[in-house]
Amino acid sequence: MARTQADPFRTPLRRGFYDRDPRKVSRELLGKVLVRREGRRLLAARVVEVEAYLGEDDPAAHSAAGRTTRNAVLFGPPGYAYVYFIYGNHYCLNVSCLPDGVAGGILFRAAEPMLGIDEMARARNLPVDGTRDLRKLTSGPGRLAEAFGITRNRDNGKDLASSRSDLFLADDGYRASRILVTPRIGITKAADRPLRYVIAGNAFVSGKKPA
DNA sequence: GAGGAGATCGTCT
DNA sequence: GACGATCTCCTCT
Repeated sequence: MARTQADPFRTPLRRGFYDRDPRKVSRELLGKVLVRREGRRLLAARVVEVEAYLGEDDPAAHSAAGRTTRNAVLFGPPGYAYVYFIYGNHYCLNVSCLPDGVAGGILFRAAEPMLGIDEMARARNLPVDGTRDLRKLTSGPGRLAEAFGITRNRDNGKDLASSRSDLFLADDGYRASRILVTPRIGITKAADRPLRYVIAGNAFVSGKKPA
């Protein structure tokens, strides 16, 4: 069936998309578009790197020690934003997965800027001109959150599956050609589990560029 | 270009 | 009171 893509940045992925195992959702999130829409302003970036966090049996997950006020969103219904503050400096964006009562989520680690690049640069306190390195905008979870103006106060608990939300994921028809699965980054517990998903060869994946 | 350490604060023990 | 799902800057090569 032919579907019009007149405004692919307007329709959020539905809640059922997130109501599955985070490993499966992670694979399918690659290539989707993270959208921030506030009035006439539009920010959009293609997701190129995520990590799955499984729940109470995943020692690296915030939900490992059980439900607290901080991580409550991870235990709630699927499709909600879990934003946490880390290292005294940075926010990180996650989306909850699995049904209400079951913990699980996905960390957004990197994206490829598409729309609103000047605004992202301003949010990151980087120079707004033609010579900047776009990788510095959104390659890394802290950078991505800053570029999109994501904070705990503003976005934690936000419904990413609502058409009234100013923050959501959208599908513009893009499909990742090849997906790479690697161990997660920056953790010490369960550091060997292959739960990091990246679009192979994409320049905006965080960390060092592969040879 | 690579490697190391500091910044900085909310959350949990 | 310790630590963390990070980033940036500084030093050394």
